[in-house]
Amino acid sequence: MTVKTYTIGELAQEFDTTTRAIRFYEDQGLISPEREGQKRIYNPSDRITIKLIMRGKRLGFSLAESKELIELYNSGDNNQEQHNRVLEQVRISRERLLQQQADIEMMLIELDEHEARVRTDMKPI
Amino acid sequence: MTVKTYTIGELAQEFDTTTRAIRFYEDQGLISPEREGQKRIYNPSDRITIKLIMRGKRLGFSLAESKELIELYNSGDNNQEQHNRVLEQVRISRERLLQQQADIEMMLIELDEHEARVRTDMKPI
DNA sequence: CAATTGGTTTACGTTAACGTAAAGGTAATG
DNA sequence: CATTACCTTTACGTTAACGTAAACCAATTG
Repeated sequence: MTVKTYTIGELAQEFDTTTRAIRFYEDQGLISPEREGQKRIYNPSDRITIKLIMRGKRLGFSLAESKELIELYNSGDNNQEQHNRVLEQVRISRERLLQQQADIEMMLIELDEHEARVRTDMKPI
Repeated sequence: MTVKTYTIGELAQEFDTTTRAIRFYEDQGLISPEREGQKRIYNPSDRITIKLIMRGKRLGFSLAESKELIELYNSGDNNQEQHNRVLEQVRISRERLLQQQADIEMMLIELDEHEARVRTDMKPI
């Protein structure tokens, strides 16, 4: 079976972004789609990368950070040195995410509290 | 008991930021410390605000977004219209945070998987 | 008393992540 | 064949969130 492909417009629409942004990600070396003449042709792997970029953005990751993570997953790291660098990267990323989890839980609680305050104030005297 | 106060340097150190950043937040209307002569004097409430700003930053909130949330909490909103606007804001914020929670859980799982791959010396998919 | 430490204002500089505009190519469609 | 719908490249513009430098004041300290 021949792999599914996508145009830049399709992907922009799917991920609610712009073609300009997607070209920019290519410029920054995060994706490198094939060409069919002049036109860019994206494969499922490119699509996943864009998906990861978008998820990263939702969590406040910079493009550079997302790039590092993506390269992390794609690297067939060989020697011990690379090995340790990857594990360290994983550790750092995990710590950040755990901190974010804690932050979110706090904010959700505060939102609940504030909503309750507003709702009870709403009640007629 | 007289309230505790802080200098700009103390707060910068506590939150691992710079005095420049803190003055910038003032410039943007997020805090408005007292003065003692020329010098800025921050009270516990100012400190909390900075804490909220930092938490927001960790979650990828822009300063403008953090400002909105902070004003949300500080507003003794009165009429029905304000009420509804606040509740809508709460709803939107909550949705965003829940999305972030989901994103984080995915990423944590992927990190676990990748770490396992690296540790067992398996090749990437 | 000179130097250090910590504060101040003003103002231009910098980076990330695109936006936007110009100028054009190609394929389908009425 | 002219319009429409996508695609392309090049290149300057924009916003957020500070960084950095200059030039200065005030208190403390060796």
